Amino acid sequence: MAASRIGPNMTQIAKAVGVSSATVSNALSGKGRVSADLVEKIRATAAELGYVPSNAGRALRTGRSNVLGLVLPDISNPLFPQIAQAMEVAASNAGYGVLIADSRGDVTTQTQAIARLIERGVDGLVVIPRRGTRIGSVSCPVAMVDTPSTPGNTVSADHWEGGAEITRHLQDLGHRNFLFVGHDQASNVQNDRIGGMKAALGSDTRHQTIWIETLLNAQPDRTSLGLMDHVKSGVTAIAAVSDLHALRVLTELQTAGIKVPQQVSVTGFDDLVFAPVVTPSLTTVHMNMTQIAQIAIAALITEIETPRTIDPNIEHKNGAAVSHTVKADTSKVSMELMVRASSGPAVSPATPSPNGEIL
Amino acid sequence: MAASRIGPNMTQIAKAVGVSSATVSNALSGKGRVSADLVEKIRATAAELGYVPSNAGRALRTGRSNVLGLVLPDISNPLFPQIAQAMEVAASNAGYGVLIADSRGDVTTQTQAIARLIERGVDGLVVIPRRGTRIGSVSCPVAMVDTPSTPGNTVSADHWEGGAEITRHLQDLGHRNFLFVGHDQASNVQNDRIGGMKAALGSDTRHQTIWIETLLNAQPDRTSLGLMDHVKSGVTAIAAVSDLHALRVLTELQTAGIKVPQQVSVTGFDDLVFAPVVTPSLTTVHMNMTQIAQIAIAALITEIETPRTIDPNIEHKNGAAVSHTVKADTSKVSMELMVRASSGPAVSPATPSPNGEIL
DNA sequence: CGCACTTGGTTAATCGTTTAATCACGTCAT
DNA sequence: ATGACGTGATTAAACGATTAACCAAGTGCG
Repeated sequence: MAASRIGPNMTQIAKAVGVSSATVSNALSGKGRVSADLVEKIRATAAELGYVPSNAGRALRTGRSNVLGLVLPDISNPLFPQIAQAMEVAASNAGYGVLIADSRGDVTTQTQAIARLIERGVDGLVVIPRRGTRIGSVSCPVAMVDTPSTPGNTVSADHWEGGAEITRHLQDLGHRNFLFVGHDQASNVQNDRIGGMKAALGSDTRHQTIWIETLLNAQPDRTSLGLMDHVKSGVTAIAAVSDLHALRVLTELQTAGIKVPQQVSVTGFDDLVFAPVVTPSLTTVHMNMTQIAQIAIAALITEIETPRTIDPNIEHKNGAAVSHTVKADTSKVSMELMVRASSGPAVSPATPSPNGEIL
Repeated sequence: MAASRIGPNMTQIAKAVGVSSATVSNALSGKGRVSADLVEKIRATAAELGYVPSNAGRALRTGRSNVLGLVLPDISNPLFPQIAQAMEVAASNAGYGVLIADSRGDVTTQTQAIARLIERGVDGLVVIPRRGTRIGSVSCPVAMVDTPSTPGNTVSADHWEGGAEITRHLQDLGHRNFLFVGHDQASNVQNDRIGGMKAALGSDTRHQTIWIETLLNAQPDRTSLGLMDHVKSGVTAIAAVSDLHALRVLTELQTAGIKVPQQVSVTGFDDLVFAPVVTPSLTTVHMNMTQIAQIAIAALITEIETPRTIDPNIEHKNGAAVSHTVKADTSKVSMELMVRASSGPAVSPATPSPNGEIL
């Protein structure tokens, strides 16, 4: 608390104004009964002296740290910047700080990281789960941000509907033969996205799905996804569950001489930073992280700041409360389709266009 | 401090063992004089009762929060996940937590974010500066992680040498006509990288440099970087200051029908998550963030934990100490060249190869 | 006029940890 | 034997903010 060692405390303000420190506290917090002009005078001298409240003192007395923990299991997630920023903004607007914890995807490290956050006295946890994440018994409220189909999910983008929008868009362009590209078959998010894609398909369409991880497990040293085979068999639209995989698809097709979108349309998900600047710019689905963060943080803080006498929802084990995830009014935030240059009208698979005819 | 409300405190341990709370404190911290067997007994009962120390109580008494602030001005930085993870690991190994602050690239928001961190009582700050970042007067030590040529830099990768490695690699492959692609001419990091690239060039080479931001300012709605003109004029190697821009270059060339690396080699910087999975996989330069983070955090913590009576390096202004950046023993961490598929032997520019001849 | 009530403020205890000051008690040297 | 000293533990005072309990004085009303 370097700042506090230097700056003045309430007692000094009290002395300067000529009142008790309790009155200063009441005036600044607006809680007790203090006359208006005295409040004014206290505020003024506090500002003049450059008073900054000591978080430690307040935390000790109130039992709350005004800090939330952000748990990111999969650090390599390219969405992390967006998530972290949105959470930090939402939290700091509500007067909370954000302590980060991540653990190279490892589950035990993960548990330790959460324990560290708890020991640091966070008032709540925002958890972005990935495969295998299990939140054990923690003694503070938890907001889970994943996908609506995840049990205990607090809020998230509507991945299912986002997937549906993608295939509707592609069908409107005339596409009838789809290839869906996923990475990890165990991921709830990816399953929701592909589920939505499939659900919006008309009856006159064909589709296949490939999972990159499965392919890699079978042949660990492969670099190609074997997309050409699918293109030759008539696929005209390839929809990936992430921009990262869409990029992989795009570059593989381009290297093989396939024109995008003239011969094959490619779409992604997440609107990552590179999506608008690659050639052709990537049609994708954007998630409103700001809104998701606001909802998650709001739900969490409501739970934190609601005075609890005895909460029947919390089971006690060894005297400590076990994990309880909070729920929000809105749990689905709609995603926004970003139509760019990588998706275009379907060509008839029967009459493949000569190379570069259109461009 | 949800955890502390539930769990036992030192007084309860003291009561259980039959000693004073001061003895418990001494036993657990190993500081005072306590007999060995008593230490053992206290440790045991503390563990048995599930004691976890209250950070608030400790912070209040010691004046230190054991929390560091991580300041990321440019949140869209795709390197952020790596940075955040490395910092968190290094900090938590040293017993510190990491509080994040970012500010949509805005300088005033940035200042507020730093102020919030200070008010939360962080013991130190790690700052990753970007254009325009100025650290005003802060009352705690600051570690600056940018590039060696930045004044006040604490530690960073050796961007200059990384750039040199790139051009040496390309020259070894026979390239003699280079195009360097930067984004922001005001960036120290980018200037160092391009500076290193140029410095390693032999006298028999030609090179030009383009800046994306400058191009965009001139024609805000342009999508192409006009690379074809350069290729036609004989450029065989295009080196970008970031994988993001290398990706832009790569896809633009591919769309135009240029084969990479058969006709033109492309290199990036940073080894971002997509670098290994695009086709062709991207030759780039990897920075050892883990090591950088360790050095930065170590320097910061040394400064924090060194007892200071009067520090002559700190000037005082209005009673508050002004910013003082710490310095580390090692300030340059070497970068590692990652040779992948996007760079290959140069073809003679005089005899352009027919499309697709090689592949 | 006196009682209840409101307003505006103070006192003092409290959160949990650390640490300087102190103390009790053997031991050792003189 | 006694003063000096080392050892092992205790006491009590902080750190800074919050808040329940209390009090003084003014106001309204029967």
